[in-house]
Amino acid sequence: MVLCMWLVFISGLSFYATQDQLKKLFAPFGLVTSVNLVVDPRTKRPKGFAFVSYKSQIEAEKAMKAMNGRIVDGRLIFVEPANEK
DNA sequence: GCTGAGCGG
Repeated sequence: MVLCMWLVFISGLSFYATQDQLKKLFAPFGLVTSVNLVVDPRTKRPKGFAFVSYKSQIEAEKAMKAMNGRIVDGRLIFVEPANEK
């Protein structure tokens, strides 16, 4: 995956979490190039998971170690490497 | 205001 940024998959999120909130949560660990909260296009409701991409792998790893298994917005979240399709 | 494993567009 040399052409894509380092994608991180975040699950277990509260349905009320926002992209801006995620950005603030993951910004301290590195340079966040994009934050994407996945929403169901039909129901317009959040699916409860998101993608965050960093500029380097080290930053992504720091974020994962720091945020995985942490309580965010009252929910336990899981942060792991994403499966780029 | 409601749900709860997963890998979007």
